[in-house]
Amino acid sequence: HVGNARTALYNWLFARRTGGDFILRVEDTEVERSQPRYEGQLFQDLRWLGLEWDEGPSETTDKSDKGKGAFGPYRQSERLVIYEKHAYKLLAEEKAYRCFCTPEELESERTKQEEEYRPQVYSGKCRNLPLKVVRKNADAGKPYTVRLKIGEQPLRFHDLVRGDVELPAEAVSDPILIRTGRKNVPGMPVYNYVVAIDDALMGITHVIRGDEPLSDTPKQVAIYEAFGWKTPQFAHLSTILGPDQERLSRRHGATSIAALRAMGYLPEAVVNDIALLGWGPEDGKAETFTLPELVQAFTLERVTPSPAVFDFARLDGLNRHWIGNATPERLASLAWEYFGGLLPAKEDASDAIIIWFVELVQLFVSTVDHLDQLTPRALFIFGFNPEEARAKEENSAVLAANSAGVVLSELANRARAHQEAVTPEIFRQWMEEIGAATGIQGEELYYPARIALTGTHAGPEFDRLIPLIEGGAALDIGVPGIRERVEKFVGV
RNA sequence: GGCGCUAUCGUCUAGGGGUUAGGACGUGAGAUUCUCAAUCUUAAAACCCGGGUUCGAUUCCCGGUAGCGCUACCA
Repeated sequence: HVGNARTALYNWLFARRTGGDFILRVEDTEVERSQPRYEGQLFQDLRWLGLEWDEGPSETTDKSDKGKGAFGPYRQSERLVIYEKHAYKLLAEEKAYRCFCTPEELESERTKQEEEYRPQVYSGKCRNLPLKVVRKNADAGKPYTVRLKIGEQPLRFHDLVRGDVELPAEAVSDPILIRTGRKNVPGMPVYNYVVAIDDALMGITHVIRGDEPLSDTPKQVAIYEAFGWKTPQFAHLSTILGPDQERLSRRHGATSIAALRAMGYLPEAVVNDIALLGWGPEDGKAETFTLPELVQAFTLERVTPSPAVFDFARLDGLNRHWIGNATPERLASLAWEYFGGLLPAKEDASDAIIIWFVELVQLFVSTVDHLDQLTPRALFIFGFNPEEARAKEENSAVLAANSAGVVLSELANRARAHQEAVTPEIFRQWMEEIGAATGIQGEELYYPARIALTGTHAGPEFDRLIPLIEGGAALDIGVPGIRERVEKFVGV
């Protein structure tokens, strides 16, 4: 969703600005939640936003392909051997130990701590188990986890967004590195552990991520220290919340990148919007940014630590701005999919239809926040039901006036007598004639005509609408022409 | 419960010991138009609370409150 997208964007911007590499690593150590299709969606979303990565996992089915970049493989599920090897190293150096406590034991330990209002921290029961006992347990095939020994010192690190963060050591359990394995099957390593290993091995200099792992970061730092590795720089981004101030989730509807795309938001608008969720430019005033402009302006120092509420209204505003900057051809091409059933498939469409549709999009695009709203706005071009139009409340009042009937019959007379396509000039002349002949002017004159032509009282100016209707009518795609519309409407 | 993070208009933010607290989105009004949209003009709208430091605090410090996170053999 947009929160993850923002994290990716900030990483990408930071890498581009500082001349670094943007690395895509797939963290799939939990089997149920990791499915190939999620991965494909992620790649697609990133590319749609324009965030190409410098290093990343293989996208082929070739098992020996380690992906793009020198530090592959980039899927954690393909790196298990590495994690295991490093765990053994820590074990051998006695910086980690085997913990034979069962989940039940740990659970009851925690319940007791809770009842006594004490911090829920692992007791360290297995921490200094005599070698003999360890060996005996291991020989007996007793399942175990591997835990890291946390020292007595407070754990601290510097965060580029939050400043210095410190956690007292007694508030931190010895973290589990490797989950319980089964006989001869090593357990799966835990996220907090693999992340530290990978970041170190892949030469990550800056870890820019959401703030959920903030409290876990000291544990990761402890892992670095256990290996004697230099810690990277950390930057923890604030959470993005939904309009109800709760963290973004499926509940908040269409906040996934794929959903925004499907609604017809432009990638540059989405990028612009999420860039501004938690970051502001130096002058505090500029609001519209392209990706290259963001690369120029972006610094981690200016990232806000406080959570931000995602607001569709602002995305809409930005989208309108970027729609205004997009070429009509591109907009038409993007909008095509929303006119399924009304237009032929894009591949089958003649040049004339394509050109006409570009006109249509240009005529209506200023009225929409996102491209999928184009369809309801422009639907009447493809015809409408006169009875329904007459019945509509806002129309019936207009049509009830005597003047409306006069205007309509005058208009129908002229339309019937006119065989060629109606041009804006001709139409304007008609309206002037009717006005002069009947003395009806302004709204009373134009409203009925507009309703007869479009079925509604609101819409684009006639000078542009008339050519679009007549142009469509000439195309044999089921668009009724001016005369047909008037006759049908008056005939009811 | 413990620990951590956060707190400026409705929303995103700028700012910072003395400011008319700035901008954008949204909202209201007006101009324009047959109408809608766009456009232009314009208005309303904010420093969470309490204490301390200080001549002065929205800004610094402490506490409270609220929101969020971590406290998992989730990521």
